[in-house]
Amino acid sequence: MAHDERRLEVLRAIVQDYVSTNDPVGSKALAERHDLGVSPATIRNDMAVLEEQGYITQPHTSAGRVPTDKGYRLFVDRLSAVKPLSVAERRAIERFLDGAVDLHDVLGRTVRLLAQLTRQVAVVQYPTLSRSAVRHLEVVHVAASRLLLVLITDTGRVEQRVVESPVEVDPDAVPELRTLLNSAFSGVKLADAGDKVPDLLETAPSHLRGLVATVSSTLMETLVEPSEDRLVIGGTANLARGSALDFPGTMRPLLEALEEQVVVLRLMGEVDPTTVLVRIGEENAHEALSSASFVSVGYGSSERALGGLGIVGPTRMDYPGNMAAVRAVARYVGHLLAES
Amino acid sequence: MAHDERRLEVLRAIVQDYVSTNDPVGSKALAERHDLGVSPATIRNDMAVLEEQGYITQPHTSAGRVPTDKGYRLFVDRLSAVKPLSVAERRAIERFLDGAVDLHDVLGRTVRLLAQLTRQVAVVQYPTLSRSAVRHLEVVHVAASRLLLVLITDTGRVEQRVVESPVEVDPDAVPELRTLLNSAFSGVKLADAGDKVPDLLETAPSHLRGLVATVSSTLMETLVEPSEDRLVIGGTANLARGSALDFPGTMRPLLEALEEQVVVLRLMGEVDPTTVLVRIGEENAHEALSSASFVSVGYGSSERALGGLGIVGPTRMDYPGNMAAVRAVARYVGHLLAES
DNA sequence: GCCTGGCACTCTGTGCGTGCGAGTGCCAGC
DNA sequence: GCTGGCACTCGCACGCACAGAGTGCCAGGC
Repeated sequence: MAHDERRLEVLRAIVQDYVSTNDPVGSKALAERHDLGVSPATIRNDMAVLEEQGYITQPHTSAGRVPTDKGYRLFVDRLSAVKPLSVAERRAIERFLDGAVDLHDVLGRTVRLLAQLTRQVAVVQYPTLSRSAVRHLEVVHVAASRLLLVLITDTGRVEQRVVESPVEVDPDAVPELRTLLNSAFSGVKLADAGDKVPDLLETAPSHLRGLVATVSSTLMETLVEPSEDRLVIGGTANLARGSALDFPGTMRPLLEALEEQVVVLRLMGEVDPTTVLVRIGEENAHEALSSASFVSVGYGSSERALGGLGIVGPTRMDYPGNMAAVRAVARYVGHLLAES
Repeated sequence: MAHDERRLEVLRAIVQDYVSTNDPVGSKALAERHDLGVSPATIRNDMAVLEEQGYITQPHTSAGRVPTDKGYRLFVDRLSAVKPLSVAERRAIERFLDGAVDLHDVLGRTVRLLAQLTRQVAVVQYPTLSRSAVRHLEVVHVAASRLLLVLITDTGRVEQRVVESPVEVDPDAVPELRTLLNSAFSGVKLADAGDKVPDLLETAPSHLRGLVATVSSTLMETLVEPSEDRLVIGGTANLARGSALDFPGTMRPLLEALEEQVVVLRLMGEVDPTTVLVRIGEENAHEALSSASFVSVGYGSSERALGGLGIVGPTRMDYPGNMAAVRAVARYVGHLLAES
């Protein structure tokens, strides 16, 4: 039906105008700026219907219309074309990320890059431990009954734990222990590491068995837990741009939620590298994020998601542009980490 | 002179009242809330002198007085007594920091604790590499001509670098290389590590010499540079509390400066563990921090500063309380890291 | 049947004048 | 050298009217 189509066209125009101007948009301005082929009066009728259907709303009687969460949702799902990145942007991504010296550096650059490209708050998750594999395990003798266990994953992540042994540890046994652990765990995914422990205990020489048990249990307890997921956050200064307009109360709860990394990590839980996930306003099911949108995607290869990254901003954001940026950065980071 | 003393007393009262109420304070309110023993009219005379001397100022003609940077400076230097922490606060510090599993965890907890105690933005610097000593060096064979070098310091910091070798590396040479490096560098401060390189090269067996040279130069180049200093930041949500009142423009430049870690690191450069450093407003010599104060102190033992930590907030802050909190936390962190 | 122009209506934001209150500076007196 | 009194200066909140934007509705035209 031509009717419905034009109505959607009106919605698209409203979203686009509102995102770029930050003013509630009225029928007259809409008719002027877009080639809808009808008069303001007709647009008004369409708007009335859109409002009744819950896609737009007016802040007060004599103001223009503003998209609702539902309106943005429809826009994202059906009305927005994927906006390809400009050549300059693509080049910026490469220039920014090449030359990183280690994982920490890669993720730090990524978060800055993403914040800069989208002008929003960027969040990047460290490669999930449980999805990573062991590249190397290092054991260092720190004190009589204290060892330092260092785990290096295939994604370049390094984690360390102090292991308290109930008995004194012979320093000379450490190299042997190291070899043993590495031959057992090297290349094994951390999620599967638990399965290797019984075998390892059985084959370990008797004088090392106690030690191996202690070390393995530390490894399992602390390193495999999902609580070990980490997050890098950047670009919070971008929140202070249109603040009063974009975030009704203050932006304080939002900043708190971001620092409370758990909140973001939970959202990240569902990412996958093939599709960009968009959560709009109330869809986030978290008070502090109820007037914010979250655009995220997984990074890594399609077979293996390593982690997620994304941006947080006002619901009034450039979805096509941000989705494109998030996806492009994730792809590049994925390649970068696959190489190393 | 009794005169001057009372005048200082008036300044102290002004600072205290202004910090707690956030309203410019007038002569009448001052006479009511403080036992100065004189009438408002007399206080007015004192205030006029204080204003002429540049310690206070009035936002507009018919408002009360507000301390200037210079006024706060005098207050901090001469008028404020060290405020001992409450028992509850001391206990909170212990409860918060005990049970940390590694350095990352310790610093993460520290920054949250500090932000919570002071209700300001907290910054904590990682132990400076150059002041740390090598606990262990680990070499992992990653690919034919690529090694991963992992440095573990005595403060528990772990850093990693990829080393590209111009020639292929024999995997069997790696354990030998590891032993060699550790015997040369173990216990050596990173600042002094450079001196050990010539010796090391001389004593190294000829078939390893090239490799040792490559690895050592990577170590020197990247790990000893001060650019490798890291920072943890937390409590930015506290900025959004009295924002409009505390930070004239917006808080955006401040957030940007904080993310630009270099700015804060430069301020941290001067810390030492024995004295709490306070920089007030314009003293910070950085645009974005010109309406903020920075309270910092070094942590570590008195012989050896490991790094710095501190808080950033509006010049209108509780200096005695914040100085006490910063110092107490630094002491505790210092002990914690000295132990491990 | 749908679109259009016209019109009355509603509402917000703004500019202006006013009164109030807080706070000051100054002066004369103790 | 302190104090009470007094005139003065502003900023701020309030009330009010007005202009402008935007809407909904209706009658007429294609």
